[in-house]
Amino acid sequence: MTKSMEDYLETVYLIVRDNKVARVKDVAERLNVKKPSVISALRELENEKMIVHEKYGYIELTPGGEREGSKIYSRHLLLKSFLTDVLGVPEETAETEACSMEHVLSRGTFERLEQFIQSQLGK
Amino acid sequence: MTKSMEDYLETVYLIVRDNKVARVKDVAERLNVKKPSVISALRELENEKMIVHEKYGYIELTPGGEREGSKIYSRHLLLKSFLTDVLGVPEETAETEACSMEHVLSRGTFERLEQFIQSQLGK
DNA sequence: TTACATTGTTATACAGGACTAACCAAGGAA
DNA sequence: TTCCTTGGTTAGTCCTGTATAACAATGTAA
Repeated sequence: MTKSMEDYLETVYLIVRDNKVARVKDVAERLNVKKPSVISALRELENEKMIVHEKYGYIELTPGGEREGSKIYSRHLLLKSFLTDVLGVPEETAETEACSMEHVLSRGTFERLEQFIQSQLGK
Repeated sequence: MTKSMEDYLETVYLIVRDNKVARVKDVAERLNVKKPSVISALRELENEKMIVHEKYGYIELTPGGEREGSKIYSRHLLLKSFLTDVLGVPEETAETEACSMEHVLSRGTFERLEQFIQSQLGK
């Protein structure tokens, strides 16, 4: 899974969470890309068994896609919390920077960061 | 400047610092890419007035390239220090993760991170 | 139930960044 | 001076991720 595919999956995950169903158009708007880009991304995610998308139908997450999406999103939240709550970075900046970082850190680093944030905020 | 170009510039900066002169081959080895990839990157960096590279000659940094390279590298060091000294991430992991992150954070975030690391380590 | 607006899809093109294959310069050993 | 090795370059290809243009399906208002 590339960074880009992770972004698409995360976005589908969030839209499904908020709206029950996700459509091509919603994903395109959230990610600021055009619909054909979404279509080709969805095709890949379907190959990876992360989503189910029947022609002209809604986009649904498989159990695996649900798990993966929530994992990516939780990393996003963790990074954002570090940026805002620990460093004091403004909300909006934190949002975009968390987006960029969420794909590049290892599992181990996330775990350490999680511990660290807890110890910091618990002070 | 794309992330990729930043990587090339940073690499040239480090090789020049260590070896006085940088060659295509050195850059290729450091970045684990092939020589033709380096050539086309150098062409772009030359367009951006970051380096001077005469055919079959050494690669040299312009004053602007020197400044930019050292800025990128200092961000790298800062992130690496955070990962190793604050989070306790192993050296090698920190190295690669710093590489990935160094291109995506804003100036403001780097400044906050710098302050934060100092306050942490000074405890 | 037709007509129009909205949404989804296909075909195609382009940019970035990498690669391989093949060829060109330059310099040292003989 | 010739030859061989090393390093540099060019040309062409591929993959990812995006876009535009054009077309197909769907649904809703009248």
